[in-house]
Amino acid sequence: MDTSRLKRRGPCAWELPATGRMRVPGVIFASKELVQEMDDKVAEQVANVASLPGIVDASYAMPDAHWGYGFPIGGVAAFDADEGGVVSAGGVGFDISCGVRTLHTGLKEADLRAVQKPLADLLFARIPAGVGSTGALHLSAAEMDAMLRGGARWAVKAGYGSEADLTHIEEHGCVTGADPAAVSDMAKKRQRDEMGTLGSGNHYLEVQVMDEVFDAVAARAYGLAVGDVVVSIHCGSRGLGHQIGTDFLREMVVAASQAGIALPDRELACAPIKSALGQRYLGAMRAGINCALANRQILTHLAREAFAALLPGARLPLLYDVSHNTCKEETHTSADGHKRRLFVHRKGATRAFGPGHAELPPAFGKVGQPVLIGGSMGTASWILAGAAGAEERAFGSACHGAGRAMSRNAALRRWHGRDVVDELAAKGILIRSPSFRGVAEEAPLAYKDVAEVVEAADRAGLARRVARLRPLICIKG
DNA sequence: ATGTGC
Repeated sequence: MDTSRLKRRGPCAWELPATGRMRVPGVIFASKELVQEMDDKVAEQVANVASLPGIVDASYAMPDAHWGYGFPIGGVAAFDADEGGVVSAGGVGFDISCGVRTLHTGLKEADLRAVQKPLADLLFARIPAGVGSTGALHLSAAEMDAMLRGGARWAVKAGYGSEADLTHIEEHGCVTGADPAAVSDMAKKRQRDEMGTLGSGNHYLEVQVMDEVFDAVAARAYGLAVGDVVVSIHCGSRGLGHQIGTDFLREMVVAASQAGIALPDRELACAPIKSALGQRYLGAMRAGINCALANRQILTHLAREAFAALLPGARLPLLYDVSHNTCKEETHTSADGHKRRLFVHRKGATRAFGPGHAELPPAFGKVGQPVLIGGSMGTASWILAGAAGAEERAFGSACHGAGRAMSRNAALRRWHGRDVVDELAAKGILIRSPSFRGVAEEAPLAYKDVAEVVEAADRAGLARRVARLRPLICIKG
């Protein structure tokens, strides 16, 4: 990115001053190196988002930001409904409520090494993964609606997991305001057989070991110590979320022009929050969030069953579940000092509420919410904690992952999936995937260095580094 | 991300 247009606001914050159609400035949170590596398209997209009606304070990009559909991936923007604010399908992303959850296992690395290979094979046998994968559940129309309303709460009632899990999920596992009637029959049809499936791309289920601690107080609050084995699940709302995005994007292109909203890019299609379409999208999008929460809850149950078969007595309580493709109505204090209800779009950005936030479970109240950052396959993942002051910086948001450094096609030209699997196996990391092509696309070096990204998030005051996780087993979609 | 590509 050409940094000559940017004003440095701090060691890891860069302002893109408001010019032309921009209603507010842009702010990119990144080190000098990361901002220089970013595509110019990121600045262009940050500026485009800043031109949308009702945007509050600034259009933000996280340290892992890269070019996306309309909004950058790693983009955060909040809108005030009373000031003509909008909601945008492209500002949430197609994989609605894609996110990460991490489970404790109570095991140490040596316990896991003793069963590593059979556990990898059993998890791969039990966890449906890959394009078009289907699960054991086949929802009736009534069950579908109940799932879309109930989220992980519905899944627990259906026998997947326990009540205790729900207190460790954002919104306690179920967002209110979901409207199954706003979800198309096509979206429901695509999801009917896909509950409890991982999907493809960068989605995974990993068994990991915590290998370094950076904040001992927060690690203790999260119940983590060096050598602990955890399980992390990264996936979203599968075909349902994608179809909701497709359906509403089409409608929003028409609606934006009817509402007289001039779009610098048609991919920014949006609707006023206070419009029938805006409300219908919010209802459908919230149903999509509940679908993703239910999906991760069922996958959790499948992982617990696999562990129980090989490691009787192992318990896998939930540490936390976060989403990184959402629009949520939240109360924030804007730069003018006023408290107000805002519609916060986080696309490829994780919520990162700091210490003392009322919505956090009591155990996390003093240290801030766990911010779960998925690494690329074969590399480290990270656990961060929402920082004090994060809410004033980007409405309580942080990065979500490493971010691609290379296109899928470029990765396919450079690597063979089988070689990637063999090389990682030699390092003690077992990969199981239905697709060698997918493995090649997800080769570790096709991604940016996640350590640089989380360091920038920490230095920017968005989230503090708590612990680093190293993979042992990866079930890849 | 995606019954992977207008």
